[in-house]
Amino acid sequence: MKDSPRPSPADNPCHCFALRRAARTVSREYSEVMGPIGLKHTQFSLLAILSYGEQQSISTLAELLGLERTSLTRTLRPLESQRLVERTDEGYRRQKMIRITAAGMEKYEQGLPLWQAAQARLNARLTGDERAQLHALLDLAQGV
Amino acid sequence: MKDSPRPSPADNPCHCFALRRAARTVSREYSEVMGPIGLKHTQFSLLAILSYGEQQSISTLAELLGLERTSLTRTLRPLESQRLVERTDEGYRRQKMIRITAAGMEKYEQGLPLWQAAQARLNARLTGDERAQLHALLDLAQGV
DNA sequence: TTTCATTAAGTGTATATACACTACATTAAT
DNA sequence: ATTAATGTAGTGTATATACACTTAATGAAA
Repeated sequence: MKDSPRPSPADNPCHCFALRRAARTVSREYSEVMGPIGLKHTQFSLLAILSYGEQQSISTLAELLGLERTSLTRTLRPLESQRLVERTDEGYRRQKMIRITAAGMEKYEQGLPLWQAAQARLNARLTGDERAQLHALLDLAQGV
Repeated sequence: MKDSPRPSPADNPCHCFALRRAARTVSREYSEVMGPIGLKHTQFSLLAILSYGEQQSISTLAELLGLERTSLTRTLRPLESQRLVERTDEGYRRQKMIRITAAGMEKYEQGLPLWQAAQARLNARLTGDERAQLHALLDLAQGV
């Protein structure tokens, strides 16, 4: 139970480092819980967004995820080879639309209780107010 | 300026996703500012920790960074080939100690003003109180 | 209609990160 | 002494992520 490291003067800790560190640590916890279903948390997030039913263009999805578009292209690959999502050419101009498949939907529903377990573990460490504050501050930090 | 996406019920947004998203978005901003010096933010953080002067074992460093030990092994590689850090075998048992080199120290000092510029950009979006809250909440989320 | 600007998306290459497994040195137990 | 347990660290393999650059389709301007 030691202090968080501060690779910067203690009165001006690096926001980038703190965010990355927290993301890493928390991600490992979610991974651990969600391991059994064979979905990475990133992949699960993607299915979650798509589970609302609307197909999305790559660019739109990337913006929703706060991800570089070119990164998303690659993140989609494992999901496509498992046939959890599929793409169509129905969009505007060169747009490729991504939609979840029936198998993807099923996988998502299998993952949901595991996600809830991981989420519950974090919820146990933060009050409702703290959780709301955290999310609000994360948005602020991103300039949203 | 749209709402942050919520790949989960709106009243229980995924902490893992929110943290990863924020880390990605903010990291890109730091990268952009720190690009000129040819150091990734991760590498800069490592130099920053080591700049305090004490050599650290791989395991200790990994814990300080909230990073898997095996990941750190690889993160160190580019820094070693650039001779910004070096390792010795002086430790206990099989421990390998990592220390910053003179070149690494110089690089770190070159990077400092760039880091400050990136940090200032974020500081402009958050009051002092909000910054302190953010860091405290990130620690809580990690169970620190 | 030819050219140009705009909008989408993909590739090449590199770092970041994790997990399961392996290798090895040291110490403790027998 | 030999063996077993423990503490370190590295490898194999896979996904995550970014940036610079390239490709292609569409629509507008000349």
